[in-house]
Amino acid sequence: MRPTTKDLAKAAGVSLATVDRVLNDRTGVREDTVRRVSEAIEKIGFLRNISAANLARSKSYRFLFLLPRTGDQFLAELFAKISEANSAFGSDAMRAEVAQIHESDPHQIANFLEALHPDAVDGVAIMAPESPQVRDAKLRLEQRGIETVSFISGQIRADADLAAGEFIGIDNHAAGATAGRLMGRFLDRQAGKVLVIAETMHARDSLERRLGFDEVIGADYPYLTVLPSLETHGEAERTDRIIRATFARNPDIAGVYILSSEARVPLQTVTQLTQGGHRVVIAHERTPFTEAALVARQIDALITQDPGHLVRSALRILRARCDRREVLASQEKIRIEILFAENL
Amino acid sequence: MRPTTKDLAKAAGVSLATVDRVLNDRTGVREDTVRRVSEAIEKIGFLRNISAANLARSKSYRFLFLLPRTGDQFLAELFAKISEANSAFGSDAMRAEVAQIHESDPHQIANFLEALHPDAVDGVAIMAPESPQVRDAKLRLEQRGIETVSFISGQIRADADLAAGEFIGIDNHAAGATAGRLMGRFLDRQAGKVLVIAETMHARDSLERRLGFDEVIGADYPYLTVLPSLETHGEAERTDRIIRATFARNPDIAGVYILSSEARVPLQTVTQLTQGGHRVVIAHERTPFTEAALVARQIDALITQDPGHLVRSALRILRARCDRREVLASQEKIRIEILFAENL
DNA sequence: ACGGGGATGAGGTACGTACCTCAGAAATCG
DNA sequence: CGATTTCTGAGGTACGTACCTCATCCCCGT
Repeated sequence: MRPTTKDLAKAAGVSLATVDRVLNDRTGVREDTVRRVSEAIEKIGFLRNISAANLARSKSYRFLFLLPRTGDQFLAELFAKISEANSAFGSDAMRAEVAQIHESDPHQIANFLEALHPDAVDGVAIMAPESPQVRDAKLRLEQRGIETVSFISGQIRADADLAAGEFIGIDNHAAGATAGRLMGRFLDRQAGKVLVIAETMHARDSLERRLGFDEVIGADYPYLTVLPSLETHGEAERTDRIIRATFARNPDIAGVYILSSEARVPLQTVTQLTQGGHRVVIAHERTPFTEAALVARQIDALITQDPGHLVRSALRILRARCDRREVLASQEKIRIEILFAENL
Repeated sequence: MRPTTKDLAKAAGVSLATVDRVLNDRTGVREDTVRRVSEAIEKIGFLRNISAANLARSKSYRFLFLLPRTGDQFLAELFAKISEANSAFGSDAMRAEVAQIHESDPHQIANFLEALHPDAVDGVAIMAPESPQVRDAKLRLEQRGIETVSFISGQIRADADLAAGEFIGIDNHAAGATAGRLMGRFLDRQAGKVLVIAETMHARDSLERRLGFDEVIGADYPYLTVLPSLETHGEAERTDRIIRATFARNPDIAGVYILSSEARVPLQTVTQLTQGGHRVVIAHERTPFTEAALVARQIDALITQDPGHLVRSALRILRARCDRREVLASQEKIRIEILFAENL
C-alpha cells in the first residue's frame, strides 16, 4: 500500500494538520518541524495522491492556446488535435480552448494576455513571434499565477529553456540541418542551385532552419548553391509570381526547400514547374496536401513535428507546472520526424 | 461544473443507488430503467470521474512487461524506460514490473502466463515470438480478466488488431520499405550488392522488414542485388565470422542493412570491413552504440521506434482496457523514425 | 508569574464514486 | 387475491487529500 498522509503524520510524529500545513506550504510551522516532516517524506517514500488532492479541492485546469488568426492546413491540424485532446483529457478535469490573434501585432497580443484572469485560465500556450511586448506580458502573466509556454515558434531565451519545458517545438536549427542533409544526399554529386522558400524570414524559426540548412550544404555539398530565401508573406498570387520568376532566371535549380509550415501554396507552383524533372523537393509539416504530394512523388521528403504530440505536450507541461511537478523530459522532447511515402 | 452521479440520478429520475447499479453493471435493474439512465448520461454528458472512482475502490494497476532474457542495448533501453515510467506514473497508482523469459521456449512462456493471477496482475505486455502456445495462453489470460498486448514483436492476428491496440510497435513492413528507400536513394545509381543481417529470420518482424525492403529495392532500384539474409542467432563469434566470409566472397557490397534490433555486434564487424569505403549502412534502433556510430558516420541512417513511447503506450493501452475506455488512437500509433546525425 | 502569540493537535466537512444494507415499492406468479 | 420475486430508494461508510475551526500547549518577554 502506498503511504498516505496519515502514515506520514505517524512517521513524522506530528498530526495530520501539521502534515497538511507542510505539504501545502501554509504558515505557522516551526522550521525543524518542517524538516522532520520532509525527512519522513523521504524515509517512507510518501507521494501525494494528486487525484485525491484535485478531488478534494475540486480543481480543474483551464488552458488556452493562442494561435495565429491566419493559416492554412497546419493550423487546421492544430485545431483538430486540440479538440481531440479535449475529449481525451476530458475525464481528467482539464479543458483546452483556442483564441486567435493577429500574430504580426505584438501590441494586440500583449493586450490580450494582460486581460487574462487567473480565475478563468490556469495556463496559456502562446504561438507568436518574439517581441518585447509579448515577452513582458508573459512575465506579468506568470506573476499573476498563470503559467505560460512558447508553442512551436516564439520566445526562446536560452538553451536551458528547452530543458525546462519553456519552449514546445522542434529544434529548428537541427530541422534545417536535417533538410540540408537529405537535400545533399538525394542530389548525390549533382551540382546545381537550391531554392529556399519561406513565408517570412523575420520569424525566428525560419531563420534557424535556414541557418542549419546552409551549414550542412556549405560543409558537405559545396557544389550546391543555395539561393536567397524567397518570402511569400502568405500571399498566394505573390508566391506564384516570385517562384515562377526565380525559376525563369535559374534554369539549373536542382532542389527546392520550402521551410515554412504552410507548404500548400508554394508547393502548387513548384510542382507545376517541376513537371517531369528530377528536382528534389523537401517541405515541412504533414498536412493532407503535403501527404498527398509525398505519395504522388511531388515531394521527396517531409520534415515534420507531430501536432498531436505538440498539443498534448503543451497541456502536460502546463499541468505539471500548475501542480509544481517535474515533467518527464524525454516524453516532452518533440522529435524531428522525417517522412517518405514509405513511412507515412 | 461537470455533472456528477448525483446530477445523473436527478436527470434520470432515479436514485443514486440505481445509477450506481447501472454504471457498474450490477444486476437487478429493469431494462427500461437502464435505458433511462443511459439516455440521461447522453443528455447531460455525464463522464465518470475515474480518479474519484479509483480512489473509492482504492484500485491500483499492476502491469507486467514480459521481455526476452537475452539482449543487449535495446533491451537495456526498454528497462530504463520502464523504470522511468514507473516514477512518472507513480503518482497515478500504476506500477510496472518486468519479468524475463527465454523467448525461444514457447512452453516456458505459456507456463509463466498460466501462473499469473488476476489478484496480482492487471495486464501484461508480451514481447515474444508468435507461437500457438503463447497465443492460447494469452486468450486464457483474457478470460481470467488479465489484459494483454503484444509488445514490439509477436502475435499479430490482423490489421484490425493494430487499430484496436492489440499490437504495440511499428509496422515492420513499412520500416523495411523505408530502409529500402533510403538505401536506394543513398546509393544513387550505384550498382552493387546489399547485405542484410538479421538475428533470425524466424521472427515475424525480421521477415516483414526484409519483405518491405526487397519490395522497394526490387521495384525502384533494379541494379541493386540484395543478398540472402545472414542470421547471427545473437552469437558474437558466429556473427563476426559469417559477415567476414560474406564480404570476402562479395567485394562489391555497396550497402549493409542490419534489420535486427540489437545492432552492436554485427555493426562492429561491418565497421571494420567498411573502413574508408563508401558503403551505405542502415541499422535499426537507437542505442548508445548506434547513436555514436551515427555521429561517427559509420552508419548513414537509423530506423527507430522510441522505446519510451513504446512503454508508455503499452501502459496507457493496458490501463484503458482495464477501465473499459477507448484510447486515443493517434497517440498510440508508434512512428517509424528516421535518424541522421543531424536530428538526433 | 503572567499574558500573548506562535505552534500544534483534534476533529470536522467536503470532493465524486464504490459498495454495502435494509426497507419498501412494484411487478409477477399461482 | 396474496405470496413471491424483482426492482428501487435511502442512507451509510470508505478512499486520500484539502481546508476549516477551535482548543491546547509551549515558549517568549516582561
